[in-house]
Amino acid sequence: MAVSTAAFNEGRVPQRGRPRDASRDDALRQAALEVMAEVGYRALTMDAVAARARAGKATIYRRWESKLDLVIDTCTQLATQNLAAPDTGSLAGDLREFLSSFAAFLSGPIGKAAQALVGELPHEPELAAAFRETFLISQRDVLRGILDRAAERGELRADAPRGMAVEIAGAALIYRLMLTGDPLDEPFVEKVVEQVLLPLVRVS
Amino acid sequence: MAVSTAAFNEGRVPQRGRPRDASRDDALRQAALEVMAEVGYRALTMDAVAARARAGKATIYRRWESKLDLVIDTCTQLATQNLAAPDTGSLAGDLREFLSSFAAFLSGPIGKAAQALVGELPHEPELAAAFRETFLISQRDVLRGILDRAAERGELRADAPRGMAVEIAGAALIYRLMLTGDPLDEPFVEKVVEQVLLPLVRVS
Amino acid sequence: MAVSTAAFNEGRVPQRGRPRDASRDDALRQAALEVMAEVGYRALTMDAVAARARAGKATIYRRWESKLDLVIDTCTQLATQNLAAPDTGSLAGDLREFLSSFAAFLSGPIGKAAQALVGELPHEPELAAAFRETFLISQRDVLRGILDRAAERGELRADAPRGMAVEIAGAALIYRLMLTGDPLDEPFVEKVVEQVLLPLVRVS
Amino acid sequence: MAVSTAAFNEGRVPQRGRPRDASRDDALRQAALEVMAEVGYRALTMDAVAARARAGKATIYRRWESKLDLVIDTCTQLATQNLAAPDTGSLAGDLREFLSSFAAFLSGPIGKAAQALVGELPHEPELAAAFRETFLISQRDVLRGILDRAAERGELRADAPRGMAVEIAGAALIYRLMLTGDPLDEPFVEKVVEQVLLPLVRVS
DNA sequence: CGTTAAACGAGACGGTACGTCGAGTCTTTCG
DNA sequence: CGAAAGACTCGACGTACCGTCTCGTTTAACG
Repeated sequence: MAVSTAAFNEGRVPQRGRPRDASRDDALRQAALEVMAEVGYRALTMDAVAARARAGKATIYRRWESKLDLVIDTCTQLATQNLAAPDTGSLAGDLREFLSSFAAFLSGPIGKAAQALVGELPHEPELAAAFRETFLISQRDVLRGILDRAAERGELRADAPRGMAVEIAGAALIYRLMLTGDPLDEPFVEKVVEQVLLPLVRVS
Repeated sequence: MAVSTAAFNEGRVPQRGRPRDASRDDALRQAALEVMAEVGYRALTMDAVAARARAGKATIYRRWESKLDLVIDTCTQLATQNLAAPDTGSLAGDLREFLSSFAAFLSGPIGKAAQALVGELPHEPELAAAFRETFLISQRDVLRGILDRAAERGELRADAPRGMAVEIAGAALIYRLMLTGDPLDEPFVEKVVEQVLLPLVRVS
Repeated sequence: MAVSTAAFNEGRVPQRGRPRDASRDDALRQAALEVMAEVGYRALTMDAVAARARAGKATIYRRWESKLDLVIDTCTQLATQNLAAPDTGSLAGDLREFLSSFAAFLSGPIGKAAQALVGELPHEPELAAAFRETFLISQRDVLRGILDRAAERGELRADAPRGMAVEIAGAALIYRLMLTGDPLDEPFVEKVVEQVLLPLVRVS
Repeated sequence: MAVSTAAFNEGRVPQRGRPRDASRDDALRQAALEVMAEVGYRALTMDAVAARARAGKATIYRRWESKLDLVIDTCTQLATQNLAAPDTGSLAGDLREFLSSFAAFLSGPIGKAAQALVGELPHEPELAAAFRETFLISQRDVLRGILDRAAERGELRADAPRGMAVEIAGAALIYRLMLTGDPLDEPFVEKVVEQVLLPLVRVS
């Protein structure tokens, strides 16, 4: 399986020949992201990505196995840098801060790219796994942590359906992003937190 | 713009020449649905659809402008027959019944097809409009009706966020279907109704 | 086998329903000839012929089996009216007159049409037979008659190779028409008669 | 304009990218010749040629602009290797030898291919030029050379119509080949030489 | 510091599907 | 029933993109 340069170089101490140019990875990912943002996943062609990065197609295929692989990696790369766990000291504050930053993140090109991938999930198990790991699990874990810390502080009811709350939080954002197309703005996040999430789990 | 036979014939009173064979529409839609269920949207080819329906490709392109157009119409055709408004006499009953049938509907081939289309929405405004009309608005209206009737019966709090409840109901199902891949089964529907929707809007 | 109207009506005494409109034959042949002269045989389409004659394609196929059949018939129709045997009283005069009129005939649209058909002869036995009957045999017979009458008048050598003379006469014209593209004008005909044909067969 | 590899590579000293595989030219020409011999020009499809040569269609279109272009080039390639000027020391011998070998050449697949092209000449000036250069001029020049050498040896009459003799020689063969379909055998060549060409130009 | 081997840009390669068009057939309405 | 209209199946067209391959060139690490 092809892998991008960072993983490729790992543990390859005595390399002979010209080493891979790590800067091509970024150029290609950048090109892929731009093309995807412009024309979508389906209309993205490897030739277009190669041309935009002034690279040969072989240079792409040396690093990624397929269009899908390239796109996944491109998104993942960006996604994993954007999910910091907030700590404002209160459940409401943590939720607002995290969902706001997640909403902003999804509203950018990554969100569009993610949407473009959704249609491929049922027929691409590897993609599905990577996608869920990147876009779902990590976000879910942060939310779960927020709730757990709130529970320690005594902010949650004993029988609060934490799993459901996490799922609903993600669903609300994704649904807007991908299905209705309505904006993921501050008022919406506020309403989700106030009207749905807090009543769902909070004491009294 | 190409249109399928029903719309094409409308208002064409004294048609000259051989009329379009309306039965070809169904055969082609059926073939498209089968192929899509087997190989997914991306791998669906017009040649495959034509061959399965024993039709010429021109016959397809006479009715639909593109693969996307064909798939949209195929899904819409089936979708619009499946969203009956229940009336059990209670909010909980209505929600359970409707969400159960909607979940069953989405778990079939239509759900897969719908998912395949999501990735195309941002770059296909016409598709987006048709998709939302078919999959979102009609479902939203039924849910809205359920809540309104519950309100008349006095089952809802005065300040119940009905719009948000409707959105969350749809989001919960779609999120599972398309993103997490978890099953849309009865227990899940039950939990959504009991833990999320009813607390959100019901009195006391 | 489809046949054009004249042959079709023959022996159809008590015909039922609307009789075939014989004028459509001519209109279609005329259209075919025009289209062929404009774009050649290969680029001639049945739709174009039908459109030019303001006829339906079925009307064509009711009379001719195929594009080839239509074109053959069109040419034959015109060809059979143009090969009158001359009688000037002398071999030289007869040859000049006949070859001149044949050259003029070939220089018109029929010549172009005939050329268009040549490429089809090896793979279309029926066409080949019809073509030879129309364009070769009838012309050959007239030439043969001219030589025979000259022989009766004592203008030919006893051992004159009449068959070869006939073949050379046709070949000379056809070769120019179809291969070299040089003009089939009076000086050329004159040279063929004076320099080739007369020396070949004439006494002294 | 697309051109086959030899012409393409000429003057492309510092070629970028993978060079064209010249052996594909031959494979494709061979395939084209075979298909043409089997089914004729009209029924020859690019798909069939590509399949037989195990090539992609793009590989064909990269080298030749069209079916016609491919066929012309295929024939030209073969034609230019087959017209050696004989030198038996006598006019009769030279004529017999050359016309025999030319007749044999035309009786093979090239003759069929040439015939297939004749119908296209009026509407394809480039083809016409190439065709005449290959099939007419070169053959005409050889014949002209034979006559000129015979003249130097004093075998020709002073006023012998050499141009006409050359034309008649070509016409006699082509006419049989393409129009009458009669065989181009030795007896025929012999008769053309003895009965027509020699009397036309030889002394006494 | 020259050799060497892999990475690089470029683009040809065998394939597959595209959307269009023409051939010949079939099915309507109208006369 | 004939004729015009045009939808039908079938199959070839020429193009575009896929993922692979071969070129000539570049670039480090090795010797």
